[in-house]
Amino acid sequence: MNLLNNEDIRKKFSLKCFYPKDAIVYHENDICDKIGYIVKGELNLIHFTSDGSERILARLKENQIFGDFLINSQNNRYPANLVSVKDSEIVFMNKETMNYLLIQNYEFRTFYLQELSDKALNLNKYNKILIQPNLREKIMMYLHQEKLSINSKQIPIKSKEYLANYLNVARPSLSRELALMKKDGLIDYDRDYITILS
Amino acid sequence: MNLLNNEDIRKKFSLKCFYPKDAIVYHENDICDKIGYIVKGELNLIHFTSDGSERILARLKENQIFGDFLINSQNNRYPANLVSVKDSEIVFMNKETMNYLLIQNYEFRTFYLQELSDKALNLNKYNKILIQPNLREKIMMYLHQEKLSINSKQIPIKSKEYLANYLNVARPSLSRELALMKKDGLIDYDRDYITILS
DNA sequence: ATAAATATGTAACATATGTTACGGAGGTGA
DNA sequence: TCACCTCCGTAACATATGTTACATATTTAT
Repeated sequence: MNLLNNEDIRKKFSLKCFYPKDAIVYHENDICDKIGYIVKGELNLIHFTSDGSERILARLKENQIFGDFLINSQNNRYPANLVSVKDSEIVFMNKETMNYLLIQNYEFRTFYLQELSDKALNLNKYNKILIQPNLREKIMMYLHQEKLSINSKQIPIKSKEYLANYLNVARPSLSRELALMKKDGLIDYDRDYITILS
Repeated sequence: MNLLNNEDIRKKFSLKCFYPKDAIVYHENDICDKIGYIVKGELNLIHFTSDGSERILARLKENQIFGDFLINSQNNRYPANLVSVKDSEIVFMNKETMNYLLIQNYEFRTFYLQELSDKALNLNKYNKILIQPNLREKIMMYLHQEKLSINSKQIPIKSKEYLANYLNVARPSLSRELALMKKDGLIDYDRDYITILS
């Protein structure tokens, strides 16, 4: 759904900004006093670890909003760096306007609440993966969630490397465990899919 | 803040239920079609692992609402079991009433949005701990977050066991790492506190 | 079509964390 | 004061995961 198709809503996004690839839209700890809407591009919420590597906490794509968690919270500081990973076009709206729309505009209200909810549920989903006690159970939890989501036992994967990153494990560790699970008859897999057998 | 102090809001919570200790309020996968408010007691969102142990995904205390993530989401099924860990008194409100209040009642709207936001930020905070690559960094991230939250370098802990559980590691592993960190001059600790030195 | 870049599987090895066990410390109630 | 219980530190050992390296496979760019 594209929020800007609605004339009333579009008019309220009064500030338009462009960010080139790799620009930092917000730094960790910056104060959030408005919400943004991604017209074009992609933003990632990235935490930089002490050893220089980075972990992606969230991926935000076109037609998604951000700042929604922060703007109504007690603690309204960005928990990590918000980085534009493609050339991006963003529009902004301040808190007062947002609250006005929330009351007055059904479409905005629905969109806003659903975004907030979906993102929170995604965080919860991710937590459920991360708290698994070992890699096999992390993988199983991931596959289970995907199965429910797409209603198929054949789970498409972008790449093994991408999946390893998402599961927060080293790529060779993932390869090894997948091989073991295949040997145990739990799954089958190729370059593009993992299939649940059990 | 106690939502029920507001007469208009209290009247809308039309269903009142009592749950004894250990009762399951919602099972994993149950559909959510109303929001609940905890008048008295405590609920935990618990995921049962395959080996019979349990992981607490969220703790909900008095004057908190639940179901708020789910009711406006595409996927409105409970992601885990919601268990009453004390004798609890809960009141419920259906979705239509909730949407009405969201528009009409400033106090409710503020409370609702803030609850949603705070809970999502907590999930995000917890994620930031879990994605740390090793135990020492998990501990440091936890201490850092607590330091920001209470504005002190002396972090009170309920118990080592409780902390180990929260960090999702075995208790002796936590003990070992804390001892090493103390030896390295990063922290000091006793039974009740961990103090950040660096 | 070819070269370069990226993704993948696998193995050997290093390291971190889990498991189990046990004794001591401290709190609590009889 | 004593017995009991829970929490904690620690050690030895088992196991899981990370690290590094390298050979292939696949995709992308020229």
